[in-house]
Amino acid sequence: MTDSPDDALVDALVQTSFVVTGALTRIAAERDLSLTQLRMLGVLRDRRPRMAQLAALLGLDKSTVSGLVERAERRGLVRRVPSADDARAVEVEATAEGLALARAGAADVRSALQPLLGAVDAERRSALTAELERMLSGR
Amino acid sequence: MTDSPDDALVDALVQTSFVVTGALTRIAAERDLSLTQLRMLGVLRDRRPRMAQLAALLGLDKSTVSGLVERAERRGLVRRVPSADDARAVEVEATAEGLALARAGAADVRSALQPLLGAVDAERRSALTAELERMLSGR
DNA sequence: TATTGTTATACTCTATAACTATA
DNA sequence: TATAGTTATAGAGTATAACAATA
Repeated sequence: MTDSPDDALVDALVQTSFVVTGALTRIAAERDLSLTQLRMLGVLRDRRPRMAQLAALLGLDKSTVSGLVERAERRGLVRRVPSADDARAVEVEATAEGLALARAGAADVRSALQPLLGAVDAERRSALTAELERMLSGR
Repeated sequence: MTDSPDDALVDALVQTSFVVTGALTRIAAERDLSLTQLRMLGVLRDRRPRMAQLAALLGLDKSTVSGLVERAERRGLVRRVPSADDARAVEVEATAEGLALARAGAADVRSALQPLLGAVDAERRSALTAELERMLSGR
């Protein structure tokens, strides 16, 4: 329960998450977005989900997503499109401006994390990537 | 700007952060805490900072931390202690209950992330840990 | 004057419960 | 009846600006 080598890995994962999340939050704020709004735009880069699907993708309640979409729509970043298949359903898509913001944000993230990557030897980065991807796939 | 191997590492870091943050948020919620409150208790496990120091440690504005401490104090998790050195300053310390919650939360985090760790071969975990730690130190 | 912390204000994020419309 | 989405409500988290007390 106390000090196994695994605990060091857990600590490293948690600290890494705080650092990355902090960078993401700062980047979003620089473009007047919350982290949640930036995540939503990221999701909408290559999808046009219904409200319920978007909620599931973001891990949020549908009522929360109603508000999120409402505020983003008011800013012209997303658009609600009535579903052709189901008169109850609404699809959400990014506008051109929303897409541009999503792409700019993604570029910002890459440059913001570059210094961290720099600390790892180039030859080891691919191994690190593979290990993280293996971790993510096994859940 | 587009598809270097580094981008794959950035993506893996971001996805890892979302997964870890999601687990942390769920664990905190199970004990009726926000992620921020859990982080604060984590900080207070081995420190008794002033308000301004606590704000810096959490990366938040001092006014935000006033509210955070206020709500935690109302629940009996932390305590405000006037500084002996400076009559303007206030030190924040966890109560026994707050400490217990912090320890329980840390244990929950370890077990919640265990399945992720399991996806990485035991021999490689130490290398992964070392690389993440190197990344964190170089910022 | 500068620093420490609090308060007033305003907004976003979040979930729960109740609701409307459609299936 | 069940599902998709919205709305009302309530509370937490967050920053900015203005403030009081102390240094």
